[in-house]
Amino acid sequence: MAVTRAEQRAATRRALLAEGRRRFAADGYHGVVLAEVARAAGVTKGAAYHHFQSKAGLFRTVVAEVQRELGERVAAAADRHDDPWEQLRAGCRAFLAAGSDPAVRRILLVDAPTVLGWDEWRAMDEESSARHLAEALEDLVAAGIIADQPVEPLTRLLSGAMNEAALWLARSASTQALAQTEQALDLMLNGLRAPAR
Amino acid sequence: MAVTRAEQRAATRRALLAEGRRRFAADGYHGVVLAEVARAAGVTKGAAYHHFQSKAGLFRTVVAEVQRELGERVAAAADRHDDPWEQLRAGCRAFLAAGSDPAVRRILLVDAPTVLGWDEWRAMDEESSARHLAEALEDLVAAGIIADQPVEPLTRLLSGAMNEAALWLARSASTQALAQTEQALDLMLNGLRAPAR
DNA sequence: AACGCTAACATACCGGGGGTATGCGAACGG
DNA sequence: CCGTTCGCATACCCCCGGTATGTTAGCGTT
Repeated sequence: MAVTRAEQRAATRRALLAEGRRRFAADGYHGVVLAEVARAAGVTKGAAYHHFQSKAGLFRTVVAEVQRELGERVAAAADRHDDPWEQLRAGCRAFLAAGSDPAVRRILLVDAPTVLGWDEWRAMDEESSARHLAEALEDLVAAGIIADQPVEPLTRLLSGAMNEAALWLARSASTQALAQTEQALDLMLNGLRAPAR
Repeated sequence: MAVTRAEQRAATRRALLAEGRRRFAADGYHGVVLAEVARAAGVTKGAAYHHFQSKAGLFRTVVAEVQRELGERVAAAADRHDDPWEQLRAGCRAFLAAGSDPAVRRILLVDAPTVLGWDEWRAMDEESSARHLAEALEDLVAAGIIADQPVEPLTRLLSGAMNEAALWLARSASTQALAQTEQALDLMLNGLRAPAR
């Protein structure tokens, strides 16, 4: 049966990405050897360098993939609400819950900033989850629900808070930790509410 | 003139630490080659492996050093105030200001979690800046100034928020960014205040 | 339908750098 | 004063990322 080149290409690319994602999540970027990823994907190093230009290139693509999925999950959770305030809360909670995914933890939160460099990581983050957060905050400012202020510092503060909290929750044995964190986050968010007029 | 062994040992150790710190801050962990650090310190790789068991070992010691200094700076800033609430604010502001130090940024905030592993990084963080934060929060809970609640989730949220904000501030060209971040942080902190009784 | 061309890999090789095993001289203790 | 040990230097290994080159099979062209 004739396998077209395009099909073959897509197949190996998918296999490399899937295997890379698994290993990056499990062993961390520097714990992964590229040749083994290729071998597990049924090809050799040459194929990996043909599709992605370097080990970091493969990692970058995996990061983009995971980030896109995370952004969609967060957006979907927010969209289940109509009230903009509840949208913000739902998005934040979805992000915290996403921390239970090892791929998100290890790849996005731990390795990505140092492997890709903080600047590139931030630029990519901006296009997915952080953008949703910034938009939600701007909606709330426009609606007069939170005080008029630049949203960028707020975005960074909240983004960092949730990144760290997600990592912590992943290690926490306590069953109440998630609920407690959500409560604490609610308190902090409430501080942003504009004083009643 | 007789140079005792203890003196010699201490001198090389200091030289390696100083040079390592410079390079780790400038080039990042993986951009640093251990042999060059040793050469710049006037010794060879052998000396480095004699004092620290590995490249990561040297890095770990540098991390501990930088973290201790940071903890002291934060504590000193807090101690200039009597009111516990102002102590918390001062500590947070000192931490944000510390982000202007490249050593803190690159070594502590970017590389340390992935090089040492998130668990070990967190354990070390716990012993310096995070501990001060947790203690300040517990004081505020005990004084009834913020609502009674577990302080650990709060600590992680705030710690993460300030880590990320410090990194962002370092890249921000805006002169107002620091002031805006401090304002936003104040809002979030105010959300924690216990409702007036 | 034969043929050159190129895409999609495989194979072979290089070099840098972390780690280690061993050597050696100079302080130290008895 | 002499053996011992400490504080390194030297020489070496080898893993792994990267590259240069070879090879086969699909594809458009006449």
